[in-house]
Amino acid sequence: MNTAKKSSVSSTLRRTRQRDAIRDVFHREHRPLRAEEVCALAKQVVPGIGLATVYRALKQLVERGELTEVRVPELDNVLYESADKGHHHHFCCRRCERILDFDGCAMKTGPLAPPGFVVESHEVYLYGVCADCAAAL
Amino acid sequence: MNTAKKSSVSSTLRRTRQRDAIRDVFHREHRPLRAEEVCALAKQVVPGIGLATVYRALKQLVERGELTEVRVPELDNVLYESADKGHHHHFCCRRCERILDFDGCAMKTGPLAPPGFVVESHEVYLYGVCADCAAAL
DNA sequence: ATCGGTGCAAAGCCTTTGCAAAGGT
DNA sequence: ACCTTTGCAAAGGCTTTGCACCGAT
Repeated sequence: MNTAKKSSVSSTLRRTRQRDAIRDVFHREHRPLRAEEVCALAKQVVPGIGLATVYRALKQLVERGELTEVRVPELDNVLYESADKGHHHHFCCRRCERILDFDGCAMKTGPLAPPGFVVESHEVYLYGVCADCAAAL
Repeated sequence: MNTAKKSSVSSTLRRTRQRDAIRDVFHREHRPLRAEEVCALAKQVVPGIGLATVYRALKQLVERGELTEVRVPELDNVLYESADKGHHHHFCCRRCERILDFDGCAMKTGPLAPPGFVVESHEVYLYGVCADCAAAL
């Protein structure tokens, strides 16, 4: 889909307050975040930061392999999280709307797709109520 | 998320050429389709049909339980398919960009989420090369 | 002094909505 | 007739892009 337009993944990528602030956000929050959330959190450090800058930074960091996009089917926005986590999947809490990682793979090892299909990767999404919300009921 | 606005799921839902054409599309194509695709296919029967009409019909049919939304993480658009299929998941071919159903559930039955989490439903997406594309290589 | 980065506003893309005309029942 | 449905165009929501100024190296 993305045919790597001008993504000169080699360019220098200068160090700026904005980008530092954005990286820090992910070091503090250990869960997938929406661009808007990243922007709000980054504003605590760099008040003037704009949404466009956040989007640009997120895209670069994804290209660099520092972040990963997380698209939860039931949600409308793309989320971002650190790419330095091992293989894991996502749990979507229908109460608090948060997305949480859960380690370990829930996939069987047996035949998954019909014969003739080549499976390169997979994603699993669980929906329900997270531990916090369940405890609060 | 959708707090059921005015969805009077009880109203009469008149029979129109447009809606018939849209239903027929799903009876012919047995795979998830984008609104644009549905519109193009429906135009073969009702040339003047507009995209807005398709979107409205799709939404109603989903509310009625005739169709289901399919949101593949790697794709940007929502897809729709008949709801009368059993539990299944989706395979996304990275060559032809088509989404194909595959029966059977690839999930383990063991512990999926951390303790305390209540799992209500799940979705699995496989990515790779479909049988047709693999054969053509 | 360069040339990438930033903020703002405008543009894009898909989807939804407003409205008057058309069409079912 | 009554009231839903349609088609068109305009509006929305999120993300990207154009541009002039700012700032890191």
